[in-house]
Amino acid sequence: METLNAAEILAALGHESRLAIFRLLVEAGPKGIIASAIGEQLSIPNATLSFHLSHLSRVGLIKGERESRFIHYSAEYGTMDDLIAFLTKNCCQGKACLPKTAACDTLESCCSPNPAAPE
Amino acid sequence: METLNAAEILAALGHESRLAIFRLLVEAGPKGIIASAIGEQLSIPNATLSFHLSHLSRVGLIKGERESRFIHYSAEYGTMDDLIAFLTKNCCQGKACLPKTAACDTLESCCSPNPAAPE
DNA sequence: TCCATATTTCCATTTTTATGGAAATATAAA
DNA sequence: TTTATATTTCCATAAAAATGGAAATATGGA
Repeated sequence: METLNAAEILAALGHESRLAIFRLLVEAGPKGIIASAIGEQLSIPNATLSFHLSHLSRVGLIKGERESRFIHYSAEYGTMDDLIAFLTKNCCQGKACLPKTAACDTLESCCSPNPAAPE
Repeated sequence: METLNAAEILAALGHESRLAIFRLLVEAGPKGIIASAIGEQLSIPNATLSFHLSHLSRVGLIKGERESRFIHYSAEYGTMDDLIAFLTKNCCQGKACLPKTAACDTLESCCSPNPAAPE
């Protein structure tokens, strides 16, 4: 993942509504959920929702698949994985930065009361 | 880290110049580097640089410490760590998403030729 | 004190992004 | 067909973010 692309993905996630949408889709799992359900859950009007969905699609964080009248949106885990890998590799310079995530083999253990300070 | 705050941090990194600044500071290590050096390296005019530095400072990704006439900026690794932990926990829902980062005990092994596909 | 350098603030301007009603398109069912 | 629902595009407007010259501030040295 090149830096410019990374910035685009970060910017896409750097908006409250879009981050909420993405999290909702992650929660929904691989099947995804239909657009209107997202709009209902998050109280976002049609046009605005469409704008954000296409933004997230454009950078590869989600994808939509039509099924009859509905479009099922789902998270593209691979892109998020790439992003996390990019941040881990390029923004921590190989040391010190990862006390919490390093212990993250089981995700439940992650981010829990673990006030171990870095460096 | 709450969601709103996460969005702010992501947005701060979601700009080519600021991402470049942050990476430069990570590379520079804990001592950091002075503002003017950043501006030179990245060819960013004073006023614009100051704008981005204060943006990054505001969200806690970097900090600046005055030393005589100079201000040394350095990366706040803890914030990046929190962000990675947030993404890992909240944006991968406990499975599947982390083939690359999971293997990331030594950072060098991370992001390398490892085309193992997720899900 | 006076000068030189580092950095920030001020401010006007430009550019980009976000918002949402209304109309258009897609699909399916009656 | 006609009608109903899902979603998008169109478009005008509003809001937010970025840019950078010039002036102001901070600090230290001559």
